[in-house]
Parts: sequence; structure tokens; C-alpha cells
Amino acid sequence: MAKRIQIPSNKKLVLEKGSQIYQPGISVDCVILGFQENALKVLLLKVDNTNKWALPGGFIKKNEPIELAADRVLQERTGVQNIFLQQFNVFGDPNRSDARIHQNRYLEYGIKIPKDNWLLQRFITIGFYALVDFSDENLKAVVSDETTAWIDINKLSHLMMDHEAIVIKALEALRSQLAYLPIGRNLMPKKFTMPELQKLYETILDRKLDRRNFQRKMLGFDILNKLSELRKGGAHKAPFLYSFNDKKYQKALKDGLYGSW
Amino acid sequence: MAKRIQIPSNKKLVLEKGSQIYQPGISVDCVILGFQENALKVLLLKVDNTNKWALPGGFIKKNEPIELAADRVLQERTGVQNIFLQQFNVFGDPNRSDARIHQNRYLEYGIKIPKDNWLLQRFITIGFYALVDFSDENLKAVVSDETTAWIDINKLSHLMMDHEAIVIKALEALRSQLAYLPIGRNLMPKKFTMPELQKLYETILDRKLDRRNFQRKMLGFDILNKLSELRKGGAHKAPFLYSFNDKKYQKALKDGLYGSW
DNA sequence: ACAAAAGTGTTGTCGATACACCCATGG
DNA sequence: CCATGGGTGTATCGACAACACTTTTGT
Repeated sequence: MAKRIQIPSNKKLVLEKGSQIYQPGISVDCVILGFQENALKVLLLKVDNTNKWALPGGFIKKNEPIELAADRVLQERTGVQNIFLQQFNVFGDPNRSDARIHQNRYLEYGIKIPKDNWLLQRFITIGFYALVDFSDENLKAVVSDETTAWIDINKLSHLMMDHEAIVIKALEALRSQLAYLPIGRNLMPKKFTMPELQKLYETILDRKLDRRNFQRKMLGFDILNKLSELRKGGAHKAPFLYSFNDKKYQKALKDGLYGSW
Repeated sequence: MAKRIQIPSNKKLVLEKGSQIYQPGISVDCVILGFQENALKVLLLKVDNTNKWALPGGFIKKNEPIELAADRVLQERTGVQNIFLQQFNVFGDPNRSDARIHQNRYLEYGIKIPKDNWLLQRFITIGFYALVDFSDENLKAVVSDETTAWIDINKLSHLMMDHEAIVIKALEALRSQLAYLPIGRNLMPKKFTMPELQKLYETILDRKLDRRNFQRKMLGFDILNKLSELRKGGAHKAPFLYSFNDKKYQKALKDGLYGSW
């Protein structure tokens, strides 16, 4: 007889007691985006006992606001707090989930889920997206095992259910937000150069921007502090370092920016 | 003993069998907007046995896409079809609904809802908004009784639960859509004059627009047909009539417009 | 010295705004 | 015949895009 893997206790709990703890039939899924090596990457989790990847998601506790549920998922997975977390779409196709997927996962633990178990019901999921900074120390600590990966958004494959469509929709929402909200505070390290920030915008928009016009426009938003330091060490002329002016950034988040890309 | 009103059979069904028919704990609410007498109006329903008003809403059948559920609500209430129906936000505060409201409503029918009935659970609602044309014949037929009213969006009062917040959020969404999507096809009658269309835009945006610039810009979108007819009968110079070019309008809905207000 | 990257300046275009003028109609 | 509203034209301003020139640094 093949060696049987023990089911983790938290998964057992969700299966057996979930319907008492959580809202039935509703979940949240988080598209957590980071910027690394000039590419936008999304945090994905390996679905146990399959070769599929899934967005970090979770359920909504019976007495929990949905934003808090999304924030809880984000923190559990990344450890980072106070992140721009944006609800962007609900995915409610009745066929988006497939009971067999869950069945197969749990079969590996030797468990056959009862047909009437809440996990096998139809789930409607609320999509959130979040932007995180790779250089954040909390982030490094959490994301380090084999079951977690940052995948280039242009190289998605083997995603579970409709999760690829969710990522694509999140990107659309992010792009349209870019026009009137400041972005970058949570994707860039504390100090960065203007070309580095430009790379981020070019990656999100998927097109080249003029170096000089970008700088003028970005400075025009008046959300950056120009530091007296320079980025030394690299070849060629040393660029200035900038940081976000948190006060002005928060104000811009509320009031919006004027321009558009 | 006071005369007791009989509970309508459909309400009885929802109460007793709803949990077998519908997704539990989730609903859709529709902000149905029309344009009448130079004002944006929202369709509201009188909540029976209260002096409160509510958005037309409903539940999602076990095997029904959420967009279809919203469309079903729209059709049940207005009779109109093929309407621009837009998901805009999810409202999931755990305290947004109040079991006492339901209890009081049904008490009037002499019914005490069991504590564990599905209707008394927490509900998360998905907000949709739709734009309809007052001159539509189907609309006139349906909306005519005392339990239904078109209320000026600037004169909302006595709305149930968080429905006023939902209307306000829908308006914000509509305004931001105005920048890049054509609006008006479903709010205006088949034929209309440029000043009439301008009034619509001014109402949505809640500010005056320049008559001449509006005309130029709107024509620049290339989604209108200029008819050779004139609007006769009114005082002063007779304005031209226009209609939407459905083909170009649909294309603009997909591709977006360029300008912004 | 030179290549590559970054800082700063200039110009042209186009859309948005503001405003002027003419036309048609009803009273 | 004039008040009112509608149609059409023009000047100005500002944002954005395109492009030139200078400055700094490593090799």
C-alpha cells in the first residue's frame, strides 16, 4: 500500500467545519503583484497534489467585512500590511469551479469529500488586487518555499479554474487606475531612481514611454521627494534617488491625479 | 383582531424554499437609472409594510450566472431587454442587513421567520447599474403602481439598509465611465436634439458644459446620425434631431472613446 | 576620448475652453 | 422687432509628444 500523506489539520478543519465558520459559496481571490527584474509578477500557490497553480484566496468569516477577509489572505501569504487593496470584479460563472478538482486533491489524503459538503458547492469569488514591494523584509521571510512562486504575468500557465482570467482582469483594472491614481508606492523600494520607476510604468502599460516626458509628468504630480543622494556604483552617470512623499501620495490616492497615459 | 393581510405566494416561496433555489447569502441589487424632466432618476420599490424604499434586487439561482440574475431582475421590474448592465461594486459589510427589518415585514403577514431561516443570514450584495429609456413602451407598462417610483437621485430619502450608499457608488462609477464609454443610447429616446443630450451629460456630471464645445466633441465621437428632421413646435429656432448610430455605438462600447470630461 | 545613461530645454500639435457672430422662430 | 435658443467659426491656453543639447561616469 502506498504511503499516504497526512492531511494538514487546517485543511481538515476547513473541510469539516468550514460551513460553520465561513460564508457559504463566497470566496475572495487576491492578485498580488510585485515588480522584479523589470517584470510584473503575480504570487501563485501550488495546489497540493496537482500540477496547477492558484491565486491565494480564502473565505469570508461569518462576521467579517469582505475587505478584511482579503486583507487577511494578503497578510497570511505575504506578511505585509497596509497595502493598497482594490476590489475589482466578481466572478460568478456557475461552471467556474469544478467539484472534481477538490475531490482529486483530497483523494490523495485518502479522503472522499461528501457530496453535500460546502466545499463542493458553487463558489462566487470576489477579486482583489494588491501591489507589494519585493524588497520588503516581511515578504522575504514568508515567500520562500516550493509551494509559492512569483510568476511573470506574461508567462502564465497551468492556472486553476478561471484564475488566469482573473489575473488578466486585474491587470486591466490596474491599467485604468494608472490614469488617475498614483501607483508605485507599494511596488518600489523606499528609494529608487526615475528610470527605475519608469520601468514599472512601462511594464504595467506594456509600452515604451519617453524618458524626459515621463520625468516631467511624474514630478508634476508632486508626490515624490527628490533626495540629494545618487545611485552610485552603476556605470555611467549617477541618477538621483527619489522617495514617495507619503503625505502627498495619500492625498493623491483620495483626490486622484489629473493626467492620463 | 385586526384584519390580517395574506402573504403573497411568491414571498412565501422565497421564505420557505429559497435556500433550495438560490445561492445562500448573496444577492444582486440593480441601480436602474432613467432620465426624465432634466433629472436622473432611480427606480425604487416600496418595501411592503414599511415606509422604506429599496433598490430592485434579487437572488442568484443555484445554476445561474450573476449577470443573468441581474438581467432577470431588470426585466422583471422594467420589461426592457438588451440593456447596458454594469457590475460596479460588492457591498459586504456584515452589518449592512438587519434581521429585524425582515422580521417586521413578515410579522405584518402574521409570520415569524425562524431564526435559522436563510433570509435572516448575512447577505453580501453585488451592485449593478443599468440605464433605461423612459419613452420605452415596455417600461411604461410595467412601472405604474404605487409600489414603484422613480426618485430623483438628488432627493433620496428613507432608503433601506445601505441602498443609498449603493446608489451613490453607482453614480461615481457612471461618471467615471462617461470619460471613456458612450452613454446615452439607453437613456435617450430614439430621436433627440443635441441640447437634450447635453442636458443628460450635465445631469450626470452635475455641472454646466459649453453648448458649442459639447456639440463639437460629441459629433467628434462619431456615434451619432444627424437626421434631416427638425424638432418643431418649440419656441425659437428648431434644432436638428439626432439618433445613435447603433453600429458605431456598439463599436465604441467595446473600444472606448478617447476624450474625457 | 568615447560610449552610455541621465539632466534640462524647446518646439509643434491637438484638444479643451472661451467667446463672437449669425440664423430661425414665436410672441 | 426683439428675445431666446440653436448653429457655426475662431483665438487662446495648456498638456503631451517629439526631439536636441549638455552633463556625468566608467572604461
